[in-house]
Amino acid sequence: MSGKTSTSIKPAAANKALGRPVDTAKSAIILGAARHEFFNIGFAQSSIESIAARAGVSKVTVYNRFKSKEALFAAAVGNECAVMRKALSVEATAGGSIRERLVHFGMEMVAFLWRDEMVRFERHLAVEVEHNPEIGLLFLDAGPRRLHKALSHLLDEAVEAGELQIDDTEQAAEHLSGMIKGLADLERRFGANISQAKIPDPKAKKRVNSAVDLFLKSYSKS
Amino acid sequence: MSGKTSTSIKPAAANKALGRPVDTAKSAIILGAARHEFFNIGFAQSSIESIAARAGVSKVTVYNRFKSKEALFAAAVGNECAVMRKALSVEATAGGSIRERLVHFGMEMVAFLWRDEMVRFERHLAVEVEHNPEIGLLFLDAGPRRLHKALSHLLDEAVEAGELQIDDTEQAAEHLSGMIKGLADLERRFGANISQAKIPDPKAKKRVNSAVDLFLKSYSKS
DNA sequence: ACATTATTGAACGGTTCCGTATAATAAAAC
DNA sequence: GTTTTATTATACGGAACCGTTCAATAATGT
Repeated sequence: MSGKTSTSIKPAAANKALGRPVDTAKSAIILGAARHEFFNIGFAQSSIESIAARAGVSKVTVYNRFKSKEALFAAAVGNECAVMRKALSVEATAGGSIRERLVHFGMEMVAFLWRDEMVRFERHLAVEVEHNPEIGLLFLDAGPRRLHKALSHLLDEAVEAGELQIDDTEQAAEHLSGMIKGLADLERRFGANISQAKIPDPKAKKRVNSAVDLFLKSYSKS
Repeated sequence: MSGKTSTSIKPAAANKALGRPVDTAKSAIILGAARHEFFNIGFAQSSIESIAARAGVSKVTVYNRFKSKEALFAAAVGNECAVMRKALSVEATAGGSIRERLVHFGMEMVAFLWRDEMVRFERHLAVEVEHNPEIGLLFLDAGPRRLHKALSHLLDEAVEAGELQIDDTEQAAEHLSGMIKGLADLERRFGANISQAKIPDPKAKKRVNSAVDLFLKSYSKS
């Protein structure tokens, strides 16, 4: 789905470069502006002209790169998911006891999910999933499912190292992440003033710790 | 005009009834139509005229009852929250062992939250919360917070009856409900084909049971 | 110089929709 | 009947915005 046009800045091939070259940087700028508009005020409220203005580009250029408003939205979602994948790739947290590792993982998870942009992204994405199911799967694969796999893997290693005793690590991972999110997830999505909230929220530490406590009470090797 | 016939007949007060009386039934019908439009296709995509047509009412009548489109939306949310409050009022589940009661509660919760209408309601509401925070609190108070209080209360009684041993029942309630929702919550909101999904989903029983298992393993009276 | 492609700015047709206004009609009390 | 209010159908002003078109300009090649 990516570049039908040659994306090379330098005339590497040197054989086919006729006329004014495409400014490849503009696509990324447009996507950035689109992200800002789409995930702050929503798809319907966003206008292509406003996005183009924010990107410092003509509206025609936007339509030149992206087929339609919907295509631009899908591209913006894909881009955001790519960013998410990168951000979630640094989740090693190899040091310390199993308890320390789990708490660390939990706090990282909360810090990542509770950000303004993530909350808004989730909100506006969920609505559009209704008449474009693919973007929902895009998000699931880039975010929640990856996180779940990562935590399951962490638990697998701990089991292998004899630190934990778990039959079904995927189920256990779901237990832990579910407890960590808890009610706070809903409060964040429907509560007032997400911009003013501290990230992570004051109760996050207590919530994560108590979740890990309960988790270890059941899954520690006796 | 409509062949619906007048629904109001009795001049109850009999002292102040000048001119054609207001058809009080229409407000509820309008709200029903508004709910359908708003929570199926979203606020921006809904048009007052379409809502009026669905309700079998003139557009002017809609504006006669509700100040603006936003006011109508807020009223629809309020109405839906009232319905939710009623639906969540029958949560006795007094019989059986503590394990049976918790599983029952969990399955009821899943069945209630996983419905199509609820998922769509949540989606479209979350978006509008961004520039109307009050409706978010309306929902939180009618739904999640009520459910949380109910579960906490259930736990309190179990503790009092000597069935469980819990320091912080509110924290414990958050643990349990969090585990019950688990990943499935995200899968439902961002996954494909919510209309085709079975309610409760096939894995719900297993998820609820394993959550209650883990919960009881830690909180049972030794 | 020239040819070729990218980009811009402005304008246009078409659509949708909010909120209001107006004239006509319906349903009650007197 | 008359009076009074609710409701309808229709139309309108105004705004927003999508996607396209066109002429003019910019940036690269030969």
